Order: sequence, then structure tokens, then C-alpha cells
Amino acid sequence: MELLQGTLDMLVLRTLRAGPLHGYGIAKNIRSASNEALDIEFGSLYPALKRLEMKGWIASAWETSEHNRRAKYYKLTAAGRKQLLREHSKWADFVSAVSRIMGPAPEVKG
Amino acid sequence: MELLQGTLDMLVLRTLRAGPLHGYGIAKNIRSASNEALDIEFGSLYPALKRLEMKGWIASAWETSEHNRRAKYYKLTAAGRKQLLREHSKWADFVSAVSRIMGPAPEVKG
DNA sequence: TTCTTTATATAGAATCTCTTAATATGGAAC
DNA sequence: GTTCCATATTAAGAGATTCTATATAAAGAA
Repeated sequence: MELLQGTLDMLVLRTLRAGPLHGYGIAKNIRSASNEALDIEFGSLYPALKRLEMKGWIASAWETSEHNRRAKYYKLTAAGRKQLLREHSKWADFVSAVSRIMGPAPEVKG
Repeated sequence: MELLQGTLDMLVLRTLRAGPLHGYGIAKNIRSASNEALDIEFGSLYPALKRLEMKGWIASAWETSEHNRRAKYYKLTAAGRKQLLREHSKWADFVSAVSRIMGPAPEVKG
């Protein structure tokens, strides 16, 4: 599923709240946590991780993965934690505003 | 407020469901219907209207507005109505998937 | 005649996501 | 040993949408 622009960063930060994880793991985590509804493309994810690190919201370190491969582990910084709160709150406001206009979702068609 | 990419078209279609309206009116309508939360920029709206018309989801005609000015009135086509259903349903699915991951919105800070 | 509101349009920048492809290694299967 | 699959990262380029800024124009009020 294509993501709406702007949600990826938030989803990544939220996923890292549970602890450090490498890129591949983040993507798998989001995918399974959403019941396969959200499929993160690596071509979107890695630029996003770079972005988030440049902004100081996550920090990275090379380590060995649980499958004995080298992998870059990312973890939330204190600033990232605050950013996550801001983004979550903003997202909730946005969804609420859009829902006010859209009304109840249409019936699922056979 | 910045819109998430992809929601503008849906909001426009939804607004036109109530009847034909010109661009300026659509923007004002969305703004007030969202309690001033969603502020549509004209630089986003007019390209969107062009896009929607090219796709056959809306049709336009020049008329005289309620303030006696020339204005281009847009109305939903049958295809636009179907498209609106699709987009609304997809939006609901997306919000549901993201919410599953994000959990409850954070408390509002003073 | 000046200001505010109504009304449309376009160019260009900024941003994000997606497609595609390249690279590399560990472990299992054969 | 070598082939295949899952794991893991990276980068280039395209595509799409939104935003900033600007130009134009006319009705009506002051």
C-alpha cells in the first residue's frame, strides 16, 4: 500500500520506541504490526532513516544482527521521543479534521 | 495546515458531493467544515482541480457567482462519485492500519 | 478613488515516496 | 562446493503532490 506522505517518519519513530532496530527489522515490524496493510519500500525507508538521523531524532551504530549479519541499528534519541509526540498529536488532529469532513466510511463492496 | 499528500483530491470530491461549487468556495467550505483546521492553499487547489477534471472526475462550467463575479463551477461526474467511494474506503483502511501501530493519541500538552 | 473581498491562474521550489538495481553475506539444500 | 533463499544496505532517477509567491481582475463599500 502506498503511504500518505509524511506518515513514514512517524511510523519509524513509533516502531523504534520499543527499542533499537535495524532498517530491515523496522520494515518487517511495521508490516506485520499493520497486518500486512502497510508495506514499507526500502527505497523509501533508507532515505527516511537518513533524514531522521540528520535531524537528530534517531542515532545509529553498526552491530551484528540476530542472524549474524552486519546491520545498522537505529535508536530513538530524546529529541526523537519529543518529535514522536508532536507528530502523533498532529496526526490525530489531522485525522479528526478530515473525518469531520468525510463522514463515516462507505460500506465495503462485495 | 499542511495536508498529507493524497488527501486533497478526496476532500475536494467530497465537498462537491453537496453540489457544484467554484474553487474559491470549495476552499472556504473545507476550511469552515473542518473548524479552520484544514486550510487549502490556492496554489494546491487549482492544480488539483485541473488534475481531477483531466481524469474525468469533475466537470467545469463558467458561471456567475453569488457575488456577481465570473467563476468556474465544478461538479462531480458519475465517475467522480465512484472515485470518491474508492478513495474514502482506502483512506479509512489506511487510517485504521496506522492507528493500529500508533496506538492512542498522546495527551494534549498545556 | 482607494481598500477589501472575491476569484482564477501559473511558475518554481521543496519534499517525499517509489521503482529499479547493485552489492554482499550467512545458512540451508543438493 | 555451489546454488538458492533470506537477510541487509545503498543509491540514482522518476513521479507526484503540495507550497510559496506572484500576477491579474472586478464588485462593492468607504
